[in-house]
Amino acid sequence: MTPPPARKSRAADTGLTPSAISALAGELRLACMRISRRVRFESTHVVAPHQFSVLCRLEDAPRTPGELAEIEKVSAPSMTRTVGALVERGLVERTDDPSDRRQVILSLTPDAVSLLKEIRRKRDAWMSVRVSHLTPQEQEILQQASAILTRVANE
Amino acid sequence: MTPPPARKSRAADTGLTPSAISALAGELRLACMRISRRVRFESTHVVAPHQFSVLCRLEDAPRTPGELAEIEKVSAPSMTRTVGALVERGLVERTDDPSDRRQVILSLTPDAVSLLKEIRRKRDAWMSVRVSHLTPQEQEILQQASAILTRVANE
DNA sequence: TATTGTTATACTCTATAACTATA
DNA sequence: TATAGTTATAGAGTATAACAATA
Repeated sequence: MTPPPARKSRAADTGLTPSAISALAGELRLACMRISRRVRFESTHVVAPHQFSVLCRLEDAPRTPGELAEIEKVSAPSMTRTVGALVERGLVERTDDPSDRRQVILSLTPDAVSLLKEIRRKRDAWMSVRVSHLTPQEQEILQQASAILTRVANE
Repeated sequence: MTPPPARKSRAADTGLTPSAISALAGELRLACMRISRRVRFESTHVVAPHQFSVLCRLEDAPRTPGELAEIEKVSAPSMTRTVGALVERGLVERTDDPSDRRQVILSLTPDAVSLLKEIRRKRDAWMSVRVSHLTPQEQEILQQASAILTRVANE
């Protein structure tokens, strides 16, 4: 869903001063990066970051090695290796493309699906514990902020 | 305008339901990780992530290789190598510890100090642009949220 | 001939084990 | 003998270049 555009910068009237915006941006960025880092550290390291990323891409839709390499901004040989490791671990499946036999279709195995679910559960758990320890007022603020941050992250 | 995202009304002193907390935590975590990723991609890759991390530690205070290895959770030989590269690039300086000649004190050079400043400036710029495009009301919410998130990230 | 994917080779970051020098 | 740091060697991930199969 596309929420009403908040693209107009009418900050000149009632918003923050440029230096206040700069300070806020710096603080927010740092907080996000620290939380991100903590979450990554907490959650189990059953798959390496680059492998996890590839699994997430394949969760959206089956893809070819070439597509994955482009999306992940790595070379084709590198993706060949990464995919090879995932296939060996039984997390990714290779299928020949019947329409173009040069291509290979990669998809997740059921094991990978449940592994992703489990990793996300652990990551959310870390955050959940911390959110639950906040006051109702703070939770209220974060709920409003969450929608804004999500929009910022995706734009 | 504050987009009212189907938010359940709650009793003032009870806070969110467990499932609402879980949903909020998941959304917040994801937003933070995406923003973190975007920021890292945007900012120049003049130093590798592990090198940047070490430089930040040394910014707080001069340290020994052993301390750095423990803080960064890498092996001592690995830290020797990382530090070696930084010394070669003129970003870190070695000094013998006069009280215990087995130890080495590592500290930042002036070049490193200005490099860190420049990297942060670029990272903040990415976030600043996005914050400045929000409405004053949204900026207000983020300002309150920022303090809470910072506390969560550091606890 | 162009494209998809793999193999060949090299470089970097990481780790464990062995070594040097101080304490 | 124990500790701080380095070197030796090996295991992954990444890259570029060369190759095989298919279009």
